[in-house]
Amino acid sequence: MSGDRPYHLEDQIGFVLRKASQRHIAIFARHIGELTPPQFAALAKLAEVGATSQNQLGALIAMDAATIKGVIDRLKARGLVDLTKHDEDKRRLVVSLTATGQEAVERLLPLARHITEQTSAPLNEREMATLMRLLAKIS
Amino acid sequence: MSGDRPYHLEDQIGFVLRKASQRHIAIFARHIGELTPPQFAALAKLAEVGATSQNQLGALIAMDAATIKGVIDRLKARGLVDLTKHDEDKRRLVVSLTATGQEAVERLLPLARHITEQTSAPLNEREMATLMRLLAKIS
DNA sequence: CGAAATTCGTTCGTATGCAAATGATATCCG
DNA sequence: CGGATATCATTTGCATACGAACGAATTTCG
Repeated sequence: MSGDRPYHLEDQIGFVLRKASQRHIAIFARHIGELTPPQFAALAKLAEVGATSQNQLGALIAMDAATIKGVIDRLKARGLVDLTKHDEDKRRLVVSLTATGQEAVERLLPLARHITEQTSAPLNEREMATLMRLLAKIS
Repeated sequence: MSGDRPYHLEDQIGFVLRKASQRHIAIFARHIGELTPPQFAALAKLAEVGATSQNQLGALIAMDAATIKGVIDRLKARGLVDLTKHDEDKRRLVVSLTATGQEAVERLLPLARHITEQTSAPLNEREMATLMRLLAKIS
């Protein structure tokens, strides 16, 4: 019946992580309506490292094969990336930015920085650094 | 073309939040295979506050109307919750735990505590308290 | 070499998650 | 009272997310 310690959902790390993510995603959507966070992540990483295979790109932005496929398909449908077959390894699909995709990344990067700023606005610099360090530790 | 400051995805709060959530969800799945985190959240909150309307429950666990509906539908299909029409307000759908649902919450609560512990294992107590406080602040 | 194991991409099924539109009911307020 | 608003639940559409199973290609290793 009840020698129960109380269990408050609000004190569980999983719940708080979910709420923080929700707020961040909402801020992202307000500032960048044309792309989702995963789509932007794919473009930004592609701009950083250059053309790579689909699964490789997924690994770089922490998406499994099934998820990255959907993201890339939608980016391709919008003309932001190109897909070509790998010369040597016939299994691989090489993803690269189109001119439009490159332009989009350059245009959206300042907004992305602003989104990070807005999300961390409730914290001072020291707190933000601490938060990033602790989150990295539990990832 | 490039008076560009570098932009590292890994240093963006949104990306790190997503990665931390991924790890937590994976730990959850390893320990509680029969329910998802949102499903368990609904059951646990229901056990805490007693029967409530569907939307009310959603508000308590930060889910919009469309999302909570799906979660409750699946819990109902598995016999963990009951749905009854509200006496006074004919718009409302009252969600309550079944005996099976109550039993499930009691059985899974210790596992849920363990999941929180496992997720925060890389941190000491002080760090964990700080992390929770900072996450709450940006939520 | 050649069989076994691995990698790459795809597909299917299931489960969030949210915006927007809708119908039914309640509440507010002039 | 009664129309304007608001709330509750539902539905549709789209976009992650991941497990599992699959075929094709590549690598490993006996």
